[in-house]
Amino acid sequence: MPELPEVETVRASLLPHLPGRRVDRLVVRDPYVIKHPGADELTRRLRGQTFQRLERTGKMLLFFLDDEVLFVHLGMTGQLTFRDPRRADTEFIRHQHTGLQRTLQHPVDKHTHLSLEFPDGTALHYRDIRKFGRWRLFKSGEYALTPEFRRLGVDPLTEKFTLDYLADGLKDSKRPIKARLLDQSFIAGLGNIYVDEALFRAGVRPGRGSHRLNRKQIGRLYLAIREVLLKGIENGGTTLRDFLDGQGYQGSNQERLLVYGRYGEACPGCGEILRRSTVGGRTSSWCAKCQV
DNA sequence: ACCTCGACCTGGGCGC
DNA sequence: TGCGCCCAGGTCGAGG
Repeated sequence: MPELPEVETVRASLLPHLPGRRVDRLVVRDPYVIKHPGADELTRRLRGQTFQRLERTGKMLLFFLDDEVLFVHLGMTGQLTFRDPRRADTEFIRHQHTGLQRTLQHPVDKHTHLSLEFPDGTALHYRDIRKFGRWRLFKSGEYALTPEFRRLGVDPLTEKFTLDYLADGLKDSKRPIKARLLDQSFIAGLGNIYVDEALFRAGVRPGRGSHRLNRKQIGRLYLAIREVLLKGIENGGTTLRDFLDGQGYQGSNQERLLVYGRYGEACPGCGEILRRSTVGGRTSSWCAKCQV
């Protein structure tokens, strides 16, 4: 599910609810996604902690509490939803970009593995069908030294992501450009959807060697990466199946995808049938005429 | 350093 | 209704 735009949408939608809230207790129904420390220690260390800042680097959410930092990676189907029992589940909300929507937040079900409960009866639920997500808790003074943190590459929506950074990171690699862009230690946040979209807009095939892009292509790719990510955020993320934001609303970016998942259909640029191939181990959709 | 493959999970869609 | 197969937003480790 979640690539940078989806994770950012979750972060932004939790922002009005979490900061200032104190954790009453953590309910662990299935400890599978808790990778560090163990479930018991996590429960003990979270109790009484108050949420401060909510940050994000790439696909990683970083929740800063008093003395602890909670890392949450949503994997493929992770959902973090804030639930207020006083709010009706049938409520409609008009989203600025995604339009009128009914909340889709789930009651606790068999996939709701963790719940952070707050004193006023509200809760932050973690639901994850495939359980590829991960929760990790580190002390505030230690998180920056962990491999999980240090492995994160440059977030493409920060000022660190410059044209030179992209160009330098591509020139020495002979890997397919798509594989390089999916490397989270280089650029943190791109996944299968947004890479296919960015490469299409840049006019570059996913299988092209990274070092073989010329300056003009790199320039287009740089702009395309930022554009597709910003558009994704503006549209509230891409909901193909499971994605929901922190309040249980779907995104609408799936309606604006140009090539992702559209192999076999006509290219929106030239009408050619979009190809399908596997690059970097991932199914890719691209146009043999528009992308060189 | 690279690549490909399978593993980790559950469920949806499709053909029969 | 059921079964078998393929597919899925993401990593991660083994083996070549």
